Amino acid sequence: MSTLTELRSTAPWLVHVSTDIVVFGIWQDQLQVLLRRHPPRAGRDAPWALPGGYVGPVEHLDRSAEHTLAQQTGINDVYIEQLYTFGRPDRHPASRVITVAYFALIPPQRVKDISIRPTPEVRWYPIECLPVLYLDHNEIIGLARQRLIAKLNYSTIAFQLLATEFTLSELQRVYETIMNEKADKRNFRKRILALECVEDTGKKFRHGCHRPAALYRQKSPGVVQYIK
Amino acid sequence: MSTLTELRSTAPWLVHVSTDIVVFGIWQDQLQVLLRRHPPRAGRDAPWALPGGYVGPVEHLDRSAEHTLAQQTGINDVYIEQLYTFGRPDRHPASRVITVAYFALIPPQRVKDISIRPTPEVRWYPIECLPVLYLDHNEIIGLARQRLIAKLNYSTIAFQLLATEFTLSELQRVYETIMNEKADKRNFRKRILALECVEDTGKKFRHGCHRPAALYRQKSPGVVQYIK
DNA sequence: GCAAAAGTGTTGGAGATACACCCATGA
DNA sequence: TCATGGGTGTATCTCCAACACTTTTGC
Repeated sequence: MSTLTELRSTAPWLVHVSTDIVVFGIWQDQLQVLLRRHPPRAGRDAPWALPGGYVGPVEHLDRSAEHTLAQQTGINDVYIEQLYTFGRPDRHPASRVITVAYFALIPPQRVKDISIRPTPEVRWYPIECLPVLYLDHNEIIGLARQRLIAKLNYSTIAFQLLATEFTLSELQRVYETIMNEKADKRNFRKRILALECVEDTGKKFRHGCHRPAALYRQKSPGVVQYIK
Repeated sequence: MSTLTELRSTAPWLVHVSTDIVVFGIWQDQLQVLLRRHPPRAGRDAPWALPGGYVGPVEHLDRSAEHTLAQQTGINDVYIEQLYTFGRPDRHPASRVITVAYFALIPPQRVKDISIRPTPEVRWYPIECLPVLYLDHNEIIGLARQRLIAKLNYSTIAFQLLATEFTLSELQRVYETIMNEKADKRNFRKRILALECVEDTGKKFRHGCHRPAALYRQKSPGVVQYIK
């Protein structure tokens, strides 16, 4: 048995644990990821990174992710779920840092708030044009994207990327943007309505010089259910 | 901003990180979980727990899980994947311990090896009759079981619970045992053969006073592929 | 010959796909 | 009146579920 094994089994080593959050939003028909400078206030030489920070001593992991997100980006009270834990021993140059990655989904209004007033510290990047990020954050985003695509097909997670009231065309654009392929309008609407998880609000959404669209809402707002 | 927040964001707190492994095997047509006494050699008063231990200072999380499993149970070189990270601040009474849970699947011969020679330290329990376990280990097993059931339906993970050569009836029993429902023999075989991931070895398996069964093998042994 | 598991096809229904035109509005 | 996106139905196909009898072997 190796010395390393002995160490591992007998000594409870202490390590740093962080959470990093992949925040997705849709803006201008592109899937966007929210990035921040790391470290903050280091200016243009600092690499872009995922929002994230160390887990506090008596803080639940989920709370840490939510709290860090709120603190660094002002975003709170959104859909967030644990993604995967990354623990390559050499992933951080200075010390052993294991990170529990999360992903979050943001409705358009809040995407817009940041998008129209980007700061030098925090901004959206289209997922297709990400810069080289801090540590393994590109890898984390890749996995989050895979998970998001998978969940579109077996859950009602897409509603988390829309306002509480939305048109079916907006919903379809969410699917098309993430899956990166066009869907048939009639079949798409049939499929969504067959889920019986949305209802017509009776309201109309006027948007341009064409027929206004019916506004729908989730029957159980905020609930992500598994389908099929 | 709370004091807690200040602490979290400014001080990289050190915590203990462990891995715990939910080992599944099928034995006597029951889904079984491998448990060990915690702490070892503490006798009958010690609670049963998942195999698991602290992550070493320069050890990859995945390696830690594999290594711990080998050390505590003698099992190595099996299918293992990361499940979820549990981080309630009060989950461990003595100190802050975050655990990265894994699950592993074991072929029947190796289940048998342990099953016919259980020790006071390590043994299988049918998932339907688990004792109350150490910390949140019952919860971890519950999640692992959910994941296993889900993956049966969109991947070829079931083969990991069989020897390299197996009969289609054995495969069907794996599905039935885990899903806890009977399947139609003809439909099951059609479905598996349609995947085109198994091939007839030409060999027969004689087992009782009845017609011998054809032995199949995976076309890509050991590979778990996603289907549908 | 009998008990026990292996092996094998067909049919009907549900759900998915393909496909094209009219509607309501603002300019 | 025209440009723009909203809204609708049908025919076909594919996949899944239901279902029962013959085969091969050991005893």
